[in-house]
Amino acid sequence: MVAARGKNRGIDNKKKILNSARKIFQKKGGQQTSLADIAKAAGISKGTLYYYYSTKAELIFDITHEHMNSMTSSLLKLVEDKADSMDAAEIVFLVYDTIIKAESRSKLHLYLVQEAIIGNEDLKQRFQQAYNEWREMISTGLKTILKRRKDIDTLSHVLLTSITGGMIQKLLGIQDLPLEEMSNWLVHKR
Amino acid sequence: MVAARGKNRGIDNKKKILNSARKIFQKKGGQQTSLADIAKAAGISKGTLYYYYSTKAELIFDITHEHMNSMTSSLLKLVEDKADSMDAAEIVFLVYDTIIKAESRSKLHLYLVQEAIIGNEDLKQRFQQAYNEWREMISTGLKTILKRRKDIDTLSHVLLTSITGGMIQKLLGIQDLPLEEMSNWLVHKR
Amino acid sequence: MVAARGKNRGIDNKKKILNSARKIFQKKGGQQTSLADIAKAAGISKGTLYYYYSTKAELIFDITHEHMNSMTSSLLKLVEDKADSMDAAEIVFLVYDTIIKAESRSKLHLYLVQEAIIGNEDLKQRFQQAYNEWREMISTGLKTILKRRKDIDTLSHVLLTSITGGMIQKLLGIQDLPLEEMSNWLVHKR
Amino acid sequence: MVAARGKNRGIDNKKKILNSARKIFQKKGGQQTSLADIAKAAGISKGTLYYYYSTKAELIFDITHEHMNSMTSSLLKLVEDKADSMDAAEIVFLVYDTIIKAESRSKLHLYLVQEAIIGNEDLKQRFQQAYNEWREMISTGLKTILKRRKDIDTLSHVLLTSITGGMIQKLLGIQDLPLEEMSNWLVHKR
DNA sequence: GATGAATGAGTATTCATTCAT
DNA sequence: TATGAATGAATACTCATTCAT
Repeated sequence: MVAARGKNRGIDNKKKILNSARKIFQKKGGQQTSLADIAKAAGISKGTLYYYYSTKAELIFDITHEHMNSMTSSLLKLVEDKADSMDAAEIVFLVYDTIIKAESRSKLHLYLVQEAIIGNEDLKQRFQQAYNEWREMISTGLKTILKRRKDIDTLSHVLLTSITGGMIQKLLGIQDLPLEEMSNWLVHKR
Repeated sequence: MVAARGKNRGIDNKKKILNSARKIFQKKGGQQTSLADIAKAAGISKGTLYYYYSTKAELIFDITHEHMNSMTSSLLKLVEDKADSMDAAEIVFLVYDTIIKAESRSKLHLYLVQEAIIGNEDLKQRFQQAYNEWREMISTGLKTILKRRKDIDTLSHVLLTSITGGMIQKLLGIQDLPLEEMSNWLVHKR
Repeated sequence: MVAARGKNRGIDNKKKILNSARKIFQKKGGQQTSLADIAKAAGISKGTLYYYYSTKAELIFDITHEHMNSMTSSLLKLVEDKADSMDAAEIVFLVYDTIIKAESRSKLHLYLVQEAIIGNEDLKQRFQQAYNEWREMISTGLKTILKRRKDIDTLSHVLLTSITGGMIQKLLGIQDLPLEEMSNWLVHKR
Repeated sequence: MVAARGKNRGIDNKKKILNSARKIFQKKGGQQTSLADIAKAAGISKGTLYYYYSTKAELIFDITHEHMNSMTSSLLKLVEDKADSMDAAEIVFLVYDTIIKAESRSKLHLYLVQEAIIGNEDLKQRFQQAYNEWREMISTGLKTILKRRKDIDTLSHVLLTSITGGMIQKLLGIQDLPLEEMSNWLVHKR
């Protein structure tokens, strides 16, 4: 039962905790997840968990941070990597598809949103910031590809809200979202 | 203190429970709400609550049902009442605005979504059905107003996902959604 | 394991809780006493304890109330019953002796004092009120017996502080307090 | 960041620990104070604290020792320094006042008393010894000033219990103790 | 000497659910 | 129908103590 003790044990454990917590949150959604579950999954004691995160809120905050960064870099990669080689509609589709299809990530996202709304003001601000960032990234990306400029800000708002909503519809098991057509429709003038 | 006796005593109590539960869920969001809170707010005992709802899940299902119907009729009213007198963009804006601005309703909606996703299969199906209904209503409504037909199904998908996502962004305190411009853009594409 | 359910079960349980809690506080002193201990001693579940006292502070407050009343009536009885038949010095001795000798009560008293000081403002006020009451009772009692009046208020202050301090010294196992001589000295000043 | 090396490094640390512990105990009262708090306040690690005090009880014992000595020397100073220049009543008042007014010290005192009573037999003996010392110092002091001899032992008992009790009443926020009158009353024959 | 990572037994509190009356 | 007393499993959090380095 005695875990190995040693120098960079600590760093390992913090990673372990975050990894385990993320996985469980993604599977079970958060409210159903107790700190004991996380500790067990990470193979450490409750006390050790507390050593690194003295509050559930702190852990959630770090998870959120990680999740935001992951979302942002996914998005960035998508926009940057494909900007030259693909049609705008294809990229929009890819964005939709990538984000919406990652079901476990969506579950985590939704749980964190819930936490933020219910009372965690720090989290709320983190979300506000992230959503703004994402929208600007989308805006910038689209401006690179599409010639027209005027309506792109509005389009980016529509796109981001639609992605968020699509995520939820997907989680609810609504299968028949015509993402390809939607992408096409959004990008091309009628 | 002696309760009124009679045939519809039970119906009254069921209404009381639903009304109180809805109000509390809207305020506090569900996770924070205990059955004791609901019973107290309804002015009945916990035992009586259990007489009518032998499980928390049952109560949530009825709340969901009610909520869905209320959303549907709001939407229907909006589309039907204004279809003649207003511009399509104005109506779309009104739809956005009405749904997104009702913050307490959104909170309830999000909570029920969470419940559905986490494990309540019945709820999930109810949501799937409701979302389809809503999308068709939107589609039908738009077809009445807009001459063109071809892209309206796609537009309705974009609109419904965007509304859902907008709801969440609003709950997160993201203030500056340009709903008017978005409405215009969706309908006129410029 | 299933406890009998029935009408005045509740009243019984509240008494049980208070009795058990008092006994354990008197023995172990409070800080060492968990709600689980009390529940076990009372023969009820932790949940039931919570049903009656939703917070440890509430339970402590009721215990305090009870303790204060008991102290007050002990004191009152002492003063009233003996005022005619005994010498003033004898009564003072009896007061000293009665209060100081009740070791378990003293232990409880000290624990409640600690609680009050550490942060329970309600308790603090209850103590302030009780001490004032006690001092006035002492004052009134002494005025009945002793002819002189002028210095009795001061004497009552000295007596009450001395009783309180004596209680502590007794708890600390300081055995040789000459209560009889002290009583004599206080009353006759020689 | 490199700690100074040398013979009295350890002594320094022990002092640091005691100083910090005393301060925190005085402020927060002990029960609320964890060893982690003390270590942090002392600027050392928990491990180091354990190097010097392998048990919380040991630390408390040293704190008690220190506190007792400090009380004793305060008292001694008071009695010795003022014995010539002041009236007996004035000195008694000064003793009352000095001890009772030092609220933070009183808090520590009460906490240590509690610890002693609850189960720490060593502490209990230390207190017994200290109280005896204090009483004798008071006795000796009073004999120097007051001519009469016979009743001074009794008076010293009354005075010491009264001081102890006054300390508690002060901690409880009972404000109106007439210390001056009490001092006068104790010293002067009526 | 000094560190801080790791532990596990505890602590108050919450709450959905049961059931005798 | 209606009640509210009773339950027990769960939950986040605390902390004195150990020990490899």
